[in-house]
Amino acid sequence: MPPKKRSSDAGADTPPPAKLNRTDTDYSSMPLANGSQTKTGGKKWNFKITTWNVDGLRAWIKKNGLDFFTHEKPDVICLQETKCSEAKLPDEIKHLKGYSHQYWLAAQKEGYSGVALLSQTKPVAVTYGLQNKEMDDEGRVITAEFDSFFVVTTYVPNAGRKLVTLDKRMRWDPLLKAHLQALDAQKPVILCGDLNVAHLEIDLANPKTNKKSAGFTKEERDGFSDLLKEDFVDTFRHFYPDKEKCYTFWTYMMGARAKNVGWRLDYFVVSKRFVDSNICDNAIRSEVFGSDHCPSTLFLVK
Amino acid sequence: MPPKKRSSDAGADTPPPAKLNRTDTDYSSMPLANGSQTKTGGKKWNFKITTWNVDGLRAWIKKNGLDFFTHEKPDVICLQETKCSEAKLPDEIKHLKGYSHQYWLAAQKEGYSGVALLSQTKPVAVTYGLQNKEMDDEGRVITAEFDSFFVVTTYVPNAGRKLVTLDKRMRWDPLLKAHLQALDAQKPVILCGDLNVAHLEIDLANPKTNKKSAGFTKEERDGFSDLLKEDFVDTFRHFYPDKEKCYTFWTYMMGARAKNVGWRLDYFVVSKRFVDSNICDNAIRSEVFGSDHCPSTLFLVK
DNA sequence: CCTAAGATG
DNA sequence: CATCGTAGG
Repeated sequence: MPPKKRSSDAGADTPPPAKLNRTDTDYSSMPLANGSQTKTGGKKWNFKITTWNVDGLRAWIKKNGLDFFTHEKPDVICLQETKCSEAKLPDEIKHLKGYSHQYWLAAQKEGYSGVALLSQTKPVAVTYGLQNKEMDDEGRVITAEFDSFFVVTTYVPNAGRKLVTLDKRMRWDPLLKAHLQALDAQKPVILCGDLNVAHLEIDLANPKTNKKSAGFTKEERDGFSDLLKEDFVDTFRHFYPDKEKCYTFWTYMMGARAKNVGWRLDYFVVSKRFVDSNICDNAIRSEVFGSDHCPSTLFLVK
Repeated sequence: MPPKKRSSDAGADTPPPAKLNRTDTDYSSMPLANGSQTKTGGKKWNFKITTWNVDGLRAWIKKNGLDFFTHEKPDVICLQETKCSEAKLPDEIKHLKGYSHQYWLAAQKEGYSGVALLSQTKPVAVTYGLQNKEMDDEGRVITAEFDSFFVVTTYVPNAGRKLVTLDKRMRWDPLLKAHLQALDAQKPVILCGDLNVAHLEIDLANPKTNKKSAGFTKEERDGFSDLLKEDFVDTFRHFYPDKEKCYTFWTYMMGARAKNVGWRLDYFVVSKRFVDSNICDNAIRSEVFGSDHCPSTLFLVK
């Protein structure tokens, strides 16, 4: 065995390591219920949908992520990366006041992926997945039908470090598009969730250095462009076409969030015909902590 | 895919889960430097050795485990289950004031086992392991030679859940005994560490229900009896032959420590001829938190 | 119940 | 730099 030996001289204590992950959302000074971009012929919003990639529902609850909803009070909550099978859901969310209609979809693999949709009112119908063998083991899509629209929430497959799963992602994009188009033939569609792509250079802090990074490859960006090309609109960019430095994700590494070195990965994508008539605004809640993503809320006339 | 659906009625929040693992050692009201059992012909102790299974050195440091040593001030510190390769040692311990002579032995397997010996004075010589191929990959033995005795610190292999590694443990016991006897032929020996056995019924809270549990099988107990049969003495039991409810380990589960449902697994075992002449006392520091084991200190005349 | 590493992001 | 499941205890 090697003589793993060391000697060192006496010295002083070192300070404790800094806690870098903020969990101290200040709701007291935050104006949450605006929806000021009302452009729906004078009609005011009467329905809100929030999407949030929680990066582990149990940890996010411990960081008081649920408090956001008592301030925002959305009609529908969509969550991604819950990483929690239904049996392990904390009581706090199972009994979340006002959201008695809850729909959960977990991956087969424990602690991986997973999405949820919580609603104040009961949807007309709820379905799960894309009817695709490969993708539907991974808990990535819930579709809820309401009277005048569908809400689809999704956690799109990450292309992975060194793009090891970019091929899978390229198989995913047309499957999701086909699903949305089939729904759109019936009623307007509101897609929301972590689409795992920053669409244009304006949608991430460092476009130049990330052209080969998961979330900003040409393939992924083109996939998103393809979705928007025909019948769908990225609502945030619709309302704020030139607004810079608006992100929904910041890696936990290197203090990225404090420096706003982020990516816009979380979207509402809505049927074009529904946008002008019924969508009022889309607010990115970048001041809200609890995950490496922040929530985003859509304001609409139902 | 299965329709993993659930609905629940609205309800109230639940309180946060209780923190069960105490880390709040109160040194201000603790008499640490006693050694009152002096039975060495009137000579007072002038040397202290502390042994402590830290159950993960990095977590234990974060729980202020090192503070104990600024109160106890032992001449030699022996640690077990460091679970830390030398490259990852925190600066706080590398630069621990007064302990400039440090000897570390890690397992090949990251985060597993590992022992250390820290000394205020430089030992005459230090060796590692038992010169046994099977055991010496696991970072379980350091031997330090001082002028008038050897200090051997060890983390004895656990027999495992359902005794899956009892066979390995049965191969271990004679190897350690042979090592100690070889040293004892040269100088008195002080063995300390987590011997992973409760010797007699008095040495654990629930002897009746643990006869088939790792740490209290007949095989393990006999192995320890065999060591004590000839040349070695369990110092704590030597000084306190009938003292009950004295333990050094409590499982983190089921609030065992608060109820003192423990085991005496950590020992000083000393050459018989040295005990009467030079060993003054052995104090179990059961009030000290930071691990699922507590420290134990030997008082002696060097 | 707790630690640490490994996979994943 | 976080999340989680796992092995190990």
